[in-house]
Amino acid sequence: MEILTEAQQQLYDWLVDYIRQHQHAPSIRQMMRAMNLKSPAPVQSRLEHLKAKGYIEWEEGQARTIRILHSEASGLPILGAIAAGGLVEPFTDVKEQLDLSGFFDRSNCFGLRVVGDSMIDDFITEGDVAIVQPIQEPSNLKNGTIVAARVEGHGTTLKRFYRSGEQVMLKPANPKYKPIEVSATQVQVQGVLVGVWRGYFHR
Amino acid sequence: MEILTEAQQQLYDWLVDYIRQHQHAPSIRQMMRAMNLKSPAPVQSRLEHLKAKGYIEWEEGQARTIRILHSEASGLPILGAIAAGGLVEPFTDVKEQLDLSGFFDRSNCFGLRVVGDSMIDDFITEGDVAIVQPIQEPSNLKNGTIVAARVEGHGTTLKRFYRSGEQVMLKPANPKYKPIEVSATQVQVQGVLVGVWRGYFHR
DNA sequence: TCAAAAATAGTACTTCTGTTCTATAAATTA
DNA sequence: TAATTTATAGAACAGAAGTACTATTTTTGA
Repeated sequence: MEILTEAQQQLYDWLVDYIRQHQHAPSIRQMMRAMNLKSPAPVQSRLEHLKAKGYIEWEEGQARTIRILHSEASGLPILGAIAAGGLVEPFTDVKEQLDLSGFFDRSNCFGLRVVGDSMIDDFITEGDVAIVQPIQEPSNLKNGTIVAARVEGHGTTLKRFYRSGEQVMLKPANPKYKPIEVSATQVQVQGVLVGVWRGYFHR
Repeated sequence: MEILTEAQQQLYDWLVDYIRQHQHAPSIRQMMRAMNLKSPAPVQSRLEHLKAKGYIEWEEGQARTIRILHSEASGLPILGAIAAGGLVEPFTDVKEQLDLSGFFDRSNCFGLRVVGDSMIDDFITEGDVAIVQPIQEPSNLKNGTIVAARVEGHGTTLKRFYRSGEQVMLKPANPKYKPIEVSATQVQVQGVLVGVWRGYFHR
């Protein structure tokens, strides 16, 4: 990502924060005041540069339509790692950025509430929300991919997908359950698993 | 939630969709055109009602500052349940709505990348992102709550929190690891676990 | 049925806002 | 150092946009 001047960075940071807080972009004059400027021209100049460098975009002539092009705006700061047994670095700066909002908002993903324990060995458990992205061509699915698939006579389930020739195996992640082996024609892949969300409500 | 008239519902639906697509609200006149109206007044009227009924809000006098107050806008539709072993209903309508964006955007949560396997029995595994909400008063934590806590000499870890008197136990969800038992003064609770995210990148 | 609420059209007004232009100072880069 | 880019101020403009008002029709709900 192209580097920014200090003034541009300052405006960009403020902008990202403003949008995060207000859910909409500020006007140029609001930015002007926030930057302690006495004219809209400098703001405009910085915005042009931010746009040229690929940081933002907007609808020309329309008020408050600036969009942040990178995911940091809607994302969650990942402050560090947290340990199992041992210690980890104290979290100070932002190490990564987790983009959850933008992860599926634009695409056409959907969620499925997980029932049962057939994927327990993959750490997917009852109550989790499986986030599934529909696919167009189930033909080039990689073996081992976790999919939501509908099998004639079995309903829709979440399983690992394996294919050899015309034979398809849907393998649960739990030794309690047997793999489903059927011909490819009997399987309808609804989508692939792109994420799992689990919410905790204790406290 | 208070019921809407057909005209209000129509505008609301369009509005939610527009904001989802554009990342910013439309102007009143844009809504006017979209609703096939010839005057801004009807739109204004509907917006007032939507506001009165708690569906939206906006910054008075400022262009394109409408906010959707419910999570559906930023949420993910949950189309149904998906089975472990057995079948589930075919997903048709939206059963629930998963609000991930709004879940922490406003609050001050942060993510921590999980390292190790000490929470494996709670189905939290290496690479997951633990979403943690800072707390002010660690005193009224419910026993069993999963927290990110810093213990003198142990670094920061993710564990279940139990307290009896002045003694605190931090219990891993893995028999391989022993609980940490120390006095309350030695424990600094960084926050409670509110969610776990796991992204899959296969395909 | 009847009254109240809502929807609609039309108009007008003031403010907001993006944009443009000129000119100068500062900072950066070759 | 010299040249280019960037930052800044100031002013001005045209169109966009929220808002207010009146009046009429339609719909809703008691």
